[in-house]
Amino acid sequence: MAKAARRKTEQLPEKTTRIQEINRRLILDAALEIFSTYGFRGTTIDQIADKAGMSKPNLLYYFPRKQNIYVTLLEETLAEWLSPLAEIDADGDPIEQLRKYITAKIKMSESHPEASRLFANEVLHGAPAIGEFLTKHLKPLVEEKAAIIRTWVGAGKLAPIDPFHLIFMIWATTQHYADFDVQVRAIMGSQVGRPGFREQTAQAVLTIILNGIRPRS
Amino acid sequence: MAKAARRKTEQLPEKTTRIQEINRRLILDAALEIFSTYGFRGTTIDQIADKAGMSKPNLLYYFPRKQNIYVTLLEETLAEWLSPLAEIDADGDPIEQLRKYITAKIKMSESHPEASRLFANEVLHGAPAIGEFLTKHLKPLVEEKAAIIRTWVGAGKLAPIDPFHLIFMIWATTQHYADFDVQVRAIMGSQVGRPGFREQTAQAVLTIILNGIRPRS
DNA sequence: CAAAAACTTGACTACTTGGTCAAAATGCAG
DNA sequence: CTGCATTTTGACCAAGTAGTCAAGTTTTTG
Repeated sequence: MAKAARRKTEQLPEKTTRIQEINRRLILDAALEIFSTYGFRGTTIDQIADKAGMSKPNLLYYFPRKQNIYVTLLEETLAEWLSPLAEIDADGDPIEQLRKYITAKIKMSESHPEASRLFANEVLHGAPAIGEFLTKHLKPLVEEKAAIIRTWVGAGKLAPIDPFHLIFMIWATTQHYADFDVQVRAIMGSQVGRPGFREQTAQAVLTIILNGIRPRS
Repeated sequence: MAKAARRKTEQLPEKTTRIQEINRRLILDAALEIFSTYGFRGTTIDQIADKAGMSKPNLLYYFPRKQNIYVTLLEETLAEWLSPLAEIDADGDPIEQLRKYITAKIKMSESHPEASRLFANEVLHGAPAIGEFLTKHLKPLVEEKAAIIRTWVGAGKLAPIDPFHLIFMIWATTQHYADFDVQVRAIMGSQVGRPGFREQTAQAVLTIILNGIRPRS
């Protein structure tokens, strides 16, 4: 995973054709499901090819290496995953901004749990494929938002809390429901599937965190 | 992982000898480090044998299947991992009890991050090896403690929060520092290694959660 | 200290799996 | 509708890996 091998000399045609677009999508969709369930090593190209409804060599025509699929998937996911954080607005009301952020993250955890798991798995294993992304893109973004939170704290609009830890706490709690889904289900049983569950979760998380950071008068 | 194969007929001697004790420990210690880093599929028996300083067939003399090592490790870990939860005392002061629990969990996350990661990886992949444990042992324990928290809420000693979600939030936040260590490091940099970091983390987590669940007068 | 039990390992097998290749099938521009 | 480019695949290969085995070495025990 660390060293990128580039053996193949053949290249896909310059212009992306209609068929390419369709098949790449088929492959990536199939791969997301499998990678997020079994991890990088636990996934075989055959599995992905099967799910995508094509032969293995055909799949390798579009993505010459297994790694390529995996990295493409992570890249595709990450941008979307981070966008709600980018939207935190220094000029908005602190509690309102954070409520919006937390709500958005819980929604994403429910609608794209595979993406969350793919990412969790990658980081859990030491982020061999996206380590660079973390320091080059995630870190500055978080620092920017941490600075905003710090001014809010300074202005007495939030209780005196460390912004990094607050952000980690939001990530941890919201993604928990996607990443540890099996555990949540094992404990809460049928409740998890029920209609209002997401709202109930959001309610609980928001209550605790927002009360936890509201300034004590 | 789903189907347990039992091919080997030979058995280890009934009585555990001194050498057995030493070597099983060596193997399990080596395996924890490797499994927690690379996952089940990503780990090879050779790697473990290497790290344990013995030949592969020798390792297989003690654990006839790779699975056996993995499952033993999970079992060993789980009991210890859950013990702080079991200690929550219905007759104690709610805030104090939860403070103690959270503190214990953060301490464990720092001292045994590999155990946390091993478990996280297993659950993330659908808990194929310990699914049964979750419903048979974890669920009742959590239900018991949830009932306690519920009486505390009923008595007005805590804000009206759902006990399950509170417990999940504690798990999520505390384990985050072990499971997502790479990410935490990428963002916070050198601070993570520094002496007081655990205390700072505990402080931040405790502040938010405990304020978040304290009853509003 | 000798025999039995426990432990250790080099060499091997069977199987999985990422990736190759050459040839066939299909799509498409003129 | 023809010829070139693109797409598809069966058959294959090499590497890696879980697990076996039989023969050796060490430890324990009577």
